[in-house]
Amino acid sequence: MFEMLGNWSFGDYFKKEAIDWAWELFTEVLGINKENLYATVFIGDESDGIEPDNEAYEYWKKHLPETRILWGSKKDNFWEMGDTGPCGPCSEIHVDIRSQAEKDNIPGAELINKDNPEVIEIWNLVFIEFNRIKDGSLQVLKNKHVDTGMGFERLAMVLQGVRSNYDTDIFKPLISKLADLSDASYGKDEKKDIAMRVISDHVRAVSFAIADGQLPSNTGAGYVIRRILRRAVRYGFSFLGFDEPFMYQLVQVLVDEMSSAFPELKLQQDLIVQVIREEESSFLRTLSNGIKRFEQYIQSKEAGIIDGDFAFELYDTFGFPIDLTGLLAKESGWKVDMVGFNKGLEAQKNRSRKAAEVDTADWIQIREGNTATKFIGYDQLESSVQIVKYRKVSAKNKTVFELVLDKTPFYAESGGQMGDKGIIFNKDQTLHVLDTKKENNLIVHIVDKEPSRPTEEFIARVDEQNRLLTENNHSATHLMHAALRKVLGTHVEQKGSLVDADRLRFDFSHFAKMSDEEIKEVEDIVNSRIRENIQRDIKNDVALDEAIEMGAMALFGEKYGEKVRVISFDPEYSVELCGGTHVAATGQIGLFKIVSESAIAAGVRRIEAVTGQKAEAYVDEQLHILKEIKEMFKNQPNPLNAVKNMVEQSNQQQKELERLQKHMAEKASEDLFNNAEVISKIHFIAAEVDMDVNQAKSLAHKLRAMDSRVYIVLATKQDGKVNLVVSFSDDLVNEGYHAGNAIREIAKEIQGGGGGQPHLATAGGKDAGGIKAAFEKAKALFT
RNA sequence: GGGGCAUUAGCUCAUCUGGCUAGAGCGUCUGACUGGCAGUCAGGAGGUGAUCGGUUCAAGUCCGAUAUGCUCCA
Repeated sequence: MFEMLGNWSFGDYFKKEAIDWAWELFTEVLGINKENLYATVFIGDESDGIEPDNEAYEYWKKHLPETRILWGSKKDNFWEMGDTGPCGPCSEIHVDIRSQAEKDNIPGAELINKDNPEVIEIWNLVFIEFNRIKDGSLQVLKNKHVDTGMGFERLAMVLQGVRSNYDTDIFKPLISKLADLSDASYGKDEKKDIAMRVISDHVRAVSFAIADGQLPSNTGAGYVIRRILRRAVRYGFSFLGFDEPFMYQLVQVLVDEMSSAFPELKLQQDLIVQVIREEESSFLRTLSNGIKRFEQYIQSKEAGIIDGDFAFELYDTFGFPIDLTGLLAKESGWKVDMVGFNKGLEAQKNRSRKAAEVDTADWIQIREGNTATKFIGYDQLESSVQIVKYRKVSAKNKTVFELVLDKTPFYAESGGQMGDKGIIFNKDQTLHVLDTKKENNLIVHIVDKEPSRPTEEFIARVDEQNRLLTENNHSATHLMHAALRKVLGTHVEQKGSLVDADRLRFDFSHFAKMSDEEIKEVEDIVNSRIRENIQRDIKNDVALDEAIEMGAMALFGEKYGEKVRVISFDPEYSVELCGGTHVAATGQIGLFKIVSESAIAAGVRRIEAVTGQKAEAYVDEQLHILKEIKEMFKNQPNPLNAVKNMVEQSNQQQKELERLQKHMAEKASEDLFNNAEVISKIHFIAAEVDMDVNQAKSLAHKLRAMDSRVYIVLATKQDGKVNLVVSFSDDLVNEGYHAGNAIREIAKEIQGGGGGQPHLATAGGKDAGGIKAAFEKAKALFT
């Protein structure tokens, strides 16, 4: 992991400025020795039909002798984001920090891009001038852009004159704290050193990410965070002997070091510590489970090879790292079948890739106007529109079309509010808008059909009902956010939010389960605000700091432009930065009801709530249940006591019933036993009993314990079906009698089959008329 | 988005290919021993086996769906 610094231009400046300014920053501002600097430029590529980047070369010549400007291939000097999209040549700046003796021995120019740890790239200037389209060819972009990336740690290393990232003051304090915690010292044992470096690097990455609002999870970006964190735990576990959470203790060091540059770190410190500790202990549980499984496995096998399938199962299903499996195997003198393991992994990758395959066609441009879609949906839900461009997107068995309009009333998914649905139509055709998304400044409508005449005028109409319900929920979210801060305290911060027509979901930082009273209080505050029918106040284009002065909270993990939109319902109560759509006055929301409150991660809780008709329906349903209960209790004024009493009574009766049943069963079994025929010193009991199979089995158990030599055959009838139970007492079993075998023969008489163990077996059949014959047959076994 | 796995007592988990009346440890309750604390011993309570449906003579165990969680891949 590394931290990237950089600058961007969207058409404002290009190669000349980017190169001159980079040079100025390095040599004049930061004072890096010019003699140690090298630049690389793109040599061109025949298959793409691109000439060498002579332009960049010429600009570098002003600063560097030609011996230190090197030509690089497509691999090193042509930047692409993916198979399609913006791309272009790049020019890297490298630094040689070797000793003079080494430089004299081998010139730095020979070591550029050769993985030498002391001849390193620290800044890449990317000149985006092409767009690669679906067929692999390149289009020249009208506006040319610059995107640069500089490695922060490498820069620090150069400036501080040390030979490794880990000797800079970014990592030193973390490493020394780690050395303390693990009772090891840095620089003695290579394995431990590596572990300490990995951990100090990863704890930094994870802490920053959490401070930025990205929590570990099992999908997407959150999953990346989880993996990084786990990798660190694994190193600590394997090489530094940590078998309980330790990383969270490093957060304090990080905060001391970094919070002056990144204050969010200190503000979010409690959350970071909680989240890391929780993740650590859950992963350590995973590890100990895996170790248990591993030990069971090697005990069950003889050969000294761990099956690839098993290693993969440990990894894939139980999250047990493969290198740890290798380590454990080595300790027990076993080997892991890595070929088999990799085969499993490869198969899984193919499966996923296939499932995720999306086939995106090139845009079909209909008319000019490419940079930004004008959103007019704050005031209008319908408008005549023109199609700017569209394309076909196919994934699996679904094909949809993405449509960009010149302007649109459709709200694109953003800030937790789901995208609008609706229709785009004219006299020829109606396109259904399934969803609306944002792609940079473009609003993209996902529609079900290809426009047949895309040059025609269309009317875009938002599904009004859907939008209004969504607005209810969105405004209610704001009211609730403010209420939560009042009731629980100002540490409550939004960690995520989802608003659609059906419900609202709100995740926030808070460290304990909310009590019923607290939930009620929040509901009461929100509902009384709704009744006050507070008018919405929108201020567009407010400067960010001005908005914050107004009391709006900027959320971590959200990006804001310089100008923001401020929504308030009573400036003393709720002020938020928000691009979403809202009710004109809170009365429209009608009613607010919290449906659930739960934990989703350490220190983060989730509330789900409903508003308006949905809230009414929810309350109605609850009242209906209560009404039904009351009716069952003849409308007693206090149904709660009635239910309590009944449960109590029922429990007592249940116990009493069991007692009586037991008593009767004993009586019945005694009777049966006393009436038993004695054939060759065996008590033979054959009877038809009126009970279900389980009771019959239980009866058989009693009978077989009443004497050392008992042979029991019981028959029951139920719903036209017949069941038999056959049992031998232990002595008879020891003599070789087998109830399971016996019952197979006997059950033929009732046209059924069955089986069981030597001492007890059951069978079922259809012919109740055969019960007598079955008893005869059972008896015949002994005569 | 696609796979795999799990869900059994308050907690942590057993129960092998369908068939003993689903068990253990911890916790809890009761009693005995002890001057008290702590503890030792004895005994008891506690289970719709996630939910719903199916296959079977028989399902915690097999199959399907749903829910929740874990995990890997993208």
